[in-house]
Amino acid sequence: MNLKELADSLGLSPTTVSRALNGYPEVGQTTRARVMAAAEAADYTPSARARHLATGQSMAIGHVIPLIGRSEIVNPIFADFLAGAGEAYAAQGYEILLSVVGDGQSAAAYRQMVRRGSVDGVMVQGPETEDPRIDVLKSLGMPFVVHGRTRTPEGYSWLDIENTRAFRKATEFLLDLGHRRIALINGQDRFDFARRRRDGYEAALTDRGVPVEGRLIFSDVMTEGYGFDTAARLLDGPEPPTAMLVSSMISAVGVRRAAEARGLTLGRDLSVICHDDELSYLSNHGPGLTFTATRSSIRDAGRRAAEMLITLIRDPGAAPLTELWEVDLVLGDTTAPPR
Amino acid sequence: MNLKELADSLGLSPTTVSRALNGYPEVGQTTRARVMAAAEAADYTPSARARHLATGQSMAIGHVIPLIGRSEIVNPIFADFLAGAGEAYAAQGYEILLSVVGDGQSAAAYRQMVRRGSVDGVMVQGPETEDPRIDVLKSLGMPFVVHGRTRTPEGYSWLDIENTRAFRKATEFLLDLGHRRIALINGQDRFDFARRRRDGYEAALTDRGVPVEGRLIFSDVMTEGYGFDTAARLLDGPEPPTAMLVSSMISAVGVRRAAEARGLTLGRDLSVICHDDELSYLSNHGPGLTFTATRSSIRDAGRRAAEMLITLIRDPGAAPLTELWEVDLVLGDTTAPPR
DNA sequence: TCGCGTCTTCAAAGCGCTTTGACTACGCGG
DNA sequence: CCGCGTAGTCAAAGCGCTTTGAAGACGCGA
Repeated sequence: MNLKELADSLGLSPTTVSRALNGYPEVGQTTRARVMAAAEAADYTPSARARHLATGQSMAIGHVIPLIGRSEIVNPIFADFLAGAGEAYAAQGYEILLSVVGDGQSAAAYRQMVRRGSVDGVMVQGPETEDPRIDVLKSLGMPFVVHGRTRTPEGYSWLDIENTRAFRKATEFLLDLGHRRIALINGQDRFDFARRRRDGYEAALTDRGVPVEGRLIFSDVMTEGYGFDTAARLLDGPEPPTAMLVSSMISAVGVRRAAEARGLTLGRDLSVICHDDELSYLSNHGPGLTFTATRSSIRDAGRRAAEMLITLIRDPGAAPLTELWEVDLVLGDTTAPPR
Repeated sequence: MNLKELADSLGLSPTTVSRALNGYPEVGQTTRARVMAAAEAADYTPSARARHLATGQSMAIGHVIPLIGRSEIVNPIFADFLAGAGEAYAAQGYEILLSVVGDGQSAAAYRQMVRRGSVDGVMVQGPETEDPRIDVLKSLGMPFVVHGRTRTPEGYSWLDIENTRAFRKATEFLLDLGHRRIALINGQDRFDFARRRRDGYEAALTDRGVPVEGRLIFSDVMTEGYGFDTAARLLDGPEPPTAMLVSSMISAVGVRRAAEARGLTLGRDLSVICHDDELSYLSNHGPGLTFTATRSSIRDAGRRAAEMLITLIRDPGAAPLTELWEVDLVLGDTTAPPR
């Protein structure tokens, strides 16, 4: 059943039926009611394909998930970010067009989506310090929002958290407890958030006159295994740190595994602070042992970034929107003065 | 730049240009080369919207991610499944159209995608024992593949793993080690995979004459916290189990946390076997303490299910495709005879 | 020279909507 | 009775591709 057939069956023109269904005011009350009823009865649904061509809109937002590194790891925070964004999109009738591509191919993936006209806007995740995707998208003139920032965050819209301040605060907290050998188990250097977190960590140490030791700083893809391996190496080596600052709760789980395998208890023999994205299946609330953590919901970020993007799509001439969120430092059971 | 303009600039008809670009044989060598060069030079990309309308295809596959329960949890295995499927889709020029919806609304979401013609096929994840989505999709006549099965897996295509046999084998292994009080920390009952795993667990116990104890069987959303809470309760209660069978590695991490908080070491004071989906950020390989696990890659499943779906799309009259994968029981460090 | 098959190319008709511009009917004030 | 504003409806023209059916150009054998 298409629009023309529905119109014929009603003895009306496609124009009138289209307008009736889309809520245009120039249709009479009675006619509108008749049309609605007939559409309902015939179980009519307009073809999205035809509508897209006619309106010039796609009612879809492009997301690209890059597979990180040689082992093609999926960043687990993408799922929760997508869930948050998906909610906001759904509320406005937008769908998500998802592309999964190898590391380094995402600029091309965005470009293709945009050139083909498959999307009305685009979401960028995991920006690097200098990110080619941003220039590509600017030049394509497509609305986009970046979750995170680059080194020079001007001329585009973004939503980010206070990474530097959060990690500075966390480091200061450990220093206040008396720790002097604090390791940083960070994400990959190329990502802007990792750089900012490291900046915060180093600034706190330097301010207190504690030397920044290269041997205590690590950066890699934030898997559980990375946390385990790194902590294991540190704890088995000379002058092990008394505290660790971990950029992801998943890696912090690995840190805990390494510590406990050595008979060490977190919050007594070793202090750990991690960043908690509030991933839905990895809760750090409630009873039981919880990590002391810098906390910011990735899902809320997804929801808000999506709202910002829709605003931009609706008002293409608008100036860039930016939001910088404060991050809480939440006390858990994994921090204490050094023994 | 659209097709007509490109054709005009070449002094050719849109027909010829379209055919040249799409590789039809009735275009001359020279003409094709000219067209290709001009398209390249003009940076021409055909409009996906127009192409979809003209061809009647959408070159997209529908995925729906349901938010589970009141707390709207995102099943973490979806990300890895999507990554695998995305690879296979990309290889054939398909995109993913993703919808995130509340629990129980996914049938409607699929229905809408299909009726609108936004997708050429649909992937179903997390089937329940009786799943309404399957009847809806059958009646809509849209190709679909289910990751998992229902109680009566006839008349549709699916890819599943040997859940029953895997959990039977795992239970038998624990029985062989001498365990008699084995807890099952399972996923939500309504999901078919959970039912089949429980069947395997109960069959193994019954075969050996070990009574099935309701107090040792749990089912809920498989978060880390669920593993922690359940294990904590069991270990603090009377006659604690000496072994636990956990349906997800994420919950198993919670089990470990509860055990170690009580000074118990896995593989010595408590045996644990979990199901390992080989989530990319939660590796259970390599050096360090690994879980004894029933293992099957969710990413491979995604890739294969996607291939099956594309086959069905290409050959709509085909009989349903089904695949049932064997599951390995991999020895780790978390199992030993009871103390 | 004619007829026919082969190789290229093209005009035109969709695909199923939305939207512009025009047209009809009606009521009302002048 | 006429003109005009307004409400309601419609025909037709897109949107930018693909695809059908036809036709022109060419070479070859008869």
